[in-house]
Amino acid sequence: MNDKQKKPQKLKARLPRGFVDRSANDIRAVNEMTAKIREVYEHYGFDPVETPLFEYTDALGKFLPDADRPNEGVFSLQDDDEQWMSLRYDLTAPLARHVAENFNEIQLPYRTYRAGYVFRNEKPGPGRFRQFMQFDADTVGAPGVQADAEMCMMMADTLEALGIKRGDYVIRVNNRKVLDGVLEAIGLGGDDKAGQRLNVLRAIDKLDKFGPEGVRLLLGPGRKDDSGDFTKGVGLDATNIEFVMSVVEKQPYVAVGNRSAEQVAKLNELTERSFSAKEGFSELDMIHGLVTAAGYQSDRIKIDPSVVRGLEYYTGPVYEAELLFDVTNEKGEKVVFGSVGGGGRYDGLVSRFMGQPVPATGFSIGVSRLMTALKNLGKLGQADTIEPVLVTVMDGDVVSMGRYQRMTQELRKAGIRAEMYQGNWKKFGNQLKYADRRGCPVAIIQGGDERAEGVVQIKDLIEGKRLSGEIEDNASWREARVAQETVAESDLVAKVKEILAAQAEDRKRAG
RNA sequence: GCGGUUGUAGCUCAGUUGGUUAGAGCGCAGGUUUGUGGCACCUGAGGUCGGAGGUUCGAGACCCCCCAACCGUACCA
Repeated sequence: MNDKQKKPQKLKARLPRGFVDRSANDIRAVNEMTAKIREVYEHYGFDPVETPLFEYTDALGKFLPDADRPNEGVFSLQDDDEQWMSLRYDLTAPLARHVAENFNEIQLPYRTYRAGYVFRNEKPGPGRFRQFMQFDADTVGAPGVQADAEMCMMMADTLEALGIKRGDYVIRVNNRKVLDGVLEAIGLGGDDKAGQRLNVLRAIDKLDKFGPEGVRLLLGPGRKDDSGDFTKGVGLDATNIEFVMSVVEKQPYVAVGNRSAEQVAKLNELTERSFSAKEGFSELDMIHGLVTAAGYQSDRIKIDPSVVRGLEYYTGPVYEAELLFDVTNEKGEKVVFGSVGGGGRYDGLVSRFMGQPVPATGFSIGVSRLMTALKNLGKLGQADTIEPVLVTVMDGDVVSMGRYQRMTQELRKAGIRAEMYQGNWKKFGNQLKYADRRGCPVAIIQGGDERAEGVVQIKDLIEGKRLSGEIEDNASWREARVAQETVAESDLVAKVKEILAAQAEDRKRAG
């Protein structure tokens, strides 16, 4: 007993909270996806750029080291010269830094894309991790809404390139100036009301989650959730709540010229109360005109005044890619999949580093989330990877192993995934067990007997597995040498190809 | 941050009113079998019972505090 206690404490193998290991299948799926996204971006005339995972904390924007340490929310550490560095939490702030730092070398408008991991030091949840991949595209130095319109079209094209059908997604577009105008119109305009403004926007953002009634509660007295926790409301009066809701509640956007007298009057009421709203709506009208002219109707790109994104830094148009099909969650409930990416205009971000204004617009795709969605649609993982053919080892001397190695290379040269067994060759049973569990389609066997005759045994492991159910006792199973045939060494590659082709045919028929 | 639920082997879990040396299934390793996957049988490794304190002759169980995970909520560039 004492001996047991004296054993050294074993290290517990554990993944840090909110992080994941990625499996072979996931990695292959992501590669497949990002290749398709990249193709669309390149096609639109965007070039790749890469920035490091770390930035000086002050370059990341709002998370300044106000006291001794930077805001939680970012992973930060101090360099040996005491400067604070942080892991990037998005790809936009690092791009702004890159552009500002290389301003003289970069030809504006700068059209660029990049993919990479970003990190957020916050509580992880289902489908929310502390490290995840984003795939961004941005145009820097383009002030006009035509750049925003192009972003929306490119997002739509990207989703379709990934196999998401038209009608299964929509790009919703709004303008920060519209909501700013609404806030101004209900008397939340001044600098001193910034906190309240933020809370109104947060409430609007909950429209999808809690519905119009939930949002009304949040705008007014507050809302109690299922766990009994109470969220304090903004405390607007009934008139103002209805005014906000009238703009924000789901309603079809009507293009200029097609609006009814009533709709025009309503719009005028808002735009007269706020110049910002007027400007915002006029920009939305322009975006709508541009994308419509390019052939993108409201089944793909839709103006929607309830979109709220990036409360802190977006300055003009904002857009969001939403998937519309239902998925069944782990509780068996049908839910709409929701947002897989978004972006907007951030005219202030680069100019933080410079003496001059540098307008920019761009968007970001949440790669992992989108991958989950594509799996749901069955759009991923169809190109199943075939596991390698296993060349087994019967004799461990150098000459024999050289022969096995040569056979393996012959298969590889013929374009077949192949490997020679690298474990303990003396346990032959384990070699086939290994091949079986690994999912190898074929095993190659050559012992002394075969060698003497210049032949090899080729075993179809898939067919063998099927037949194994019919055999009861181990002795006859071993004796039978199921689904195995002997061919001349020179026919090795041809025979393996033949078996693989037959297996592929079976898979096709089955599924 | 707030609220709730749960912590026993690698995984899923059992463990009686508080009573001897904490169990099962799966998985893993070895063997039956140094030339054949599956099935079967045999053997074995693997535990700070989430942590610390307390009550008790005696705690995996009861009490207190802490920690972690999960769910909801808040925040989310």
